[in-house]
Amino acid sequence: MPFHVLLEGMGTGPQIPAHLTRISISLITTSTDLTNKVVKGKVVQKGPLVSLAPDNFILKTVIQEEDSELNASSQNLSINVVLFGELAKNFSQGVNQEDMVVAAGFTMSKSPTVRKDNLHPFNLLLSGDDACIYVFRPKPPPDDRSLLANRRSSTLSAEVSRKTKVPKYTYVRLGDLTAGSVVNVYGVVVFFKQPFKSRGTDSCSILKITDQSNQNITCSIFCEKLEDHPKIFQIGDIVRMHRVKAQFFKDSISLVNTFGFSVVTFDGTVGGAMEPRTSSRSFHFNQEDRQTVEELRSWASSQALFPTVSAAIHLSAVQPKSYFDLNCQLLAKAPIDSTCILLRVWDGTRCPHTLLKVNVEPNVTEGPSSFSKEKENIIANVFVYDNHLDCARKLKLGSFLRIYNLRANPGHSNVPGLTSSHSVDHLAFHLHGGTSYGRGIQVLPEDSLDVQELKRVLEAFPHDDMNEPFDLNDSALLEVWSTPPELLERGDSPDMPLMTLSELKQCELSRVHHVRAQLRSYEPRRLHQALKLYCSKCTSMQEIPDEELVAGIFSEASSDYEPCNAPPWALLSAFLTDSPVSPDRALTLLLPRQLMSDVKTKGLIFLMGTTLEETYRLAASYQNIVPVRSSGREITLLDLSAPFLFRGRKRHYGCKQCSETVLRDPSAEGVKVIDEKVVAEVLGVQLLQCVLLMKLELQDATDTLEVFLWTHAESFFGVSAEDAAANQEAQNSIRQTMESLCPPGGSMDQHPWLDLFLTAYQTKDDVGQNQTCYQICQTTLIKPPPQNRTPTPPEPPPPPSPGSEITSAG
DNA sequence: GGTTAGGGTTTG
Repeated sequence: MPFHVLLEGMGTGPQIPAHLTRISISLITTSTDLTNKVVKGKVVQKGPLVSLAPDNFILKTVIQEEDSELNASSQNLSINVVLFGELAKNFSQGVNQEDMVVAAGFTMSKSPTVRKDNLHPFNLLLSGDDACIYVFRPKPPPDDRSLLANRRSSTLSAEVSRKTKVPKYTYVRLGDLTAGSVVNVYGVVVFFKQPFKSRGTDSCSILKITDQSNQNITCSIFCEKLEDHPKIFQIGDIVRMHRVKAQFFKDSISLVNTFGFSVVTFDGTVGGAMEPRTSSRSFHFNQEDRQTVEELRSWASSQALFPTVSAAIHLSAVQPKSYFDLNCQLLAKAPIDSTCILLRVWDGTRCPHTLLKVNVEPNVTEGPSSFSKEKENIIANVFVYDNHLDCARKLKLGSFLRIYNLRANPGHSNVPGLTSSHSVDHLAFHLHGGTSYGRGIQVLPEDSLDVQELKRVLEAFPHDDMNEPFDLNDSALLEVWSTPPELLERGDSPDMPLMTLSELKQCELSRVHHVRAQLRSYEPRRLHQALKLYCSKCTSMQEIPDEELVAGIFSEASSDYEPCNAPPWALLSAFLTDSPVSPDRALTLLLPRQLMSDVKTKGLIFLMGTTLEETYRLAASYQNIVPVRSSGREITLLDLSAPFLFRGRKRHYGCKQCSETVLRDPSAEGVKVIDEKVVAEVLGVQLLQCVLLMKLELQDATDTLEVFLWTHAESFFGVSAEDAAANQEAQNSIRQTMESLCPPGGSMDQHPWLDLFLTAYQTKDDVGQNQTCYQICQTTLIKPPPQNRTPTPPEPPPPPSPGSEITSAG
């Protein structure tokens, strides 16, 4: 196991092996011997778990060394740690910000982000069997074993807890309940019902719990608000309830909540994360509680209390006539009649039985009224009846659900809304009325394991029109990129009529259309991934080369030095560096004679023998730097994966395919101003243009639509791609724009409505099939939308108003 | 300061 939790001050449990010795993070250099070394630090930043492929993850975190006696200096105490695979997953689940961790079995790499984040110049990499993380859990303070825990962080300082009056809770075993007493209990859930409306004022949850005393106790929980009910997702979950009253009913003891009731739920998996599920703003949770949960987990796992196979299955395993639970994503919904609503869901797997097709009027469907043929084949139609309608109506499109006790019904049944006859083995799914067998629907939290698994499977499905914004499909973008730009003509007039997204999809191509829509999601979420290099000659698009790759080209070129001759038009000036890394390296300046007079402000130098880092630093002092290398006594440009020109903070790249480089005098032929175009032309470089490329998902009342933002991206944002590549302010401006159009974590109500012009055009996919693509054009952000505005969606869309926040530049 | 429900498949 590469992941251990250590309890501070506890003599039992996993320990850090004695042969490992700790070194200070500040002492890590390339020459450090890492054998049997560990580092220790506090988690000061914890990145998200990123899925690279099914069962392959990556996670980045920053740890900071705190104890000063070990630090050789106060420099470089914070370091990026990159975790891979299972370890990344365990870390994501088991470690919180502020936790103290020890890392062992790591390797090092140069940090490509050192200039940006100012952290340690190296990264620690943790992958493979040798990699290991130990997490320290603080021991409770001796004078008060109770800690006040906040929802997100598991501990608070002892000082705070001393100031706060903390009640001490005692818990009664389920075998020791006496009628009439108000108690606190722990239990493992062996049965539960979703909250349903009672005849009184509240909703009612029914659960049955058990513990080591082997009593099964039925609990009735009445709460007005749904969020105050126990958040139970599956049998085996562990609940802790405060202030429940024991009473006799039908010869046995049962529990009912009483005044001051609160409940916290934990996952029941042995070794699972201790993430509490509760609506309480603060609750008490100490070491004893942790231990109680662990004990219940391990006791339950030894008891065969419930079926070993979960009731939740994938669509691919559904048997006709069976009842099952389904984890799925909601794609669309439509009311059928006063007792029934249709939910269209998928889990990314294909049911072996043909699924029933349902025809519903497009204008009553919420979400897309149809999907690609391939996607339609794996979408399940779920009919939801009676008491579940309330819940179904509130569900948001795109949310992840668990539907309990779904029935797979073969055949036709006289379902309203069906327009044609269906053969008997077509499966439809019914969530029948009533609450028997826990029937109901629950929205799964985004961070749950079930949702993580669903997302992995759904990401693997070929990208269609409604995937979540995780699956940046670069090859799809590339295809579009290769579309000749002349297909994208300008529109005729800015006051053309508005149309809905679903009308747009029926329209002829190569015209400009005017729509009003909200931005539902966009890709890529990281701005640097939206920056690409475009060759106007061969119309290819490429990624901006990786920092480490470029550094490698520089270091290879400088280590490969051989004496060479200066061309007649230049002066060669070589000297030895005093760099501590490689003190005897020759650093060579090649100065074009005609540009020497004012080389710093308007001139150009050729530079040989520098590292990438040194080139950056020199670029601050020289207007134009062209890195060169020696090659068989000749001087040549570097490989074109590296920038061929540094101009201040900007770097310029050339197209490998279209360039025929040659070293020539840039000052020839009376050139007055030296810029990247002049230099590229003289050196035979086909200049690559820095561009922005994003994929946006628009939504209106009728449909959703994916559109690209590229040739008009710069005018849309009012920021040049080149600036976005070179300076932080430009990047911030784009980020703020996107966040105002698509507020992170906000509901769709908070997304402003946008007036946009779109062009439609065709391109070919992998197999030569025509596909229609859309692109935003002629649209400019005219003022930054204020935060937290909640415009009402127009339905049908009204004509464009001068007050709209985004409008056409016309 | 406390009614509601008190598990055990719709009938589409």
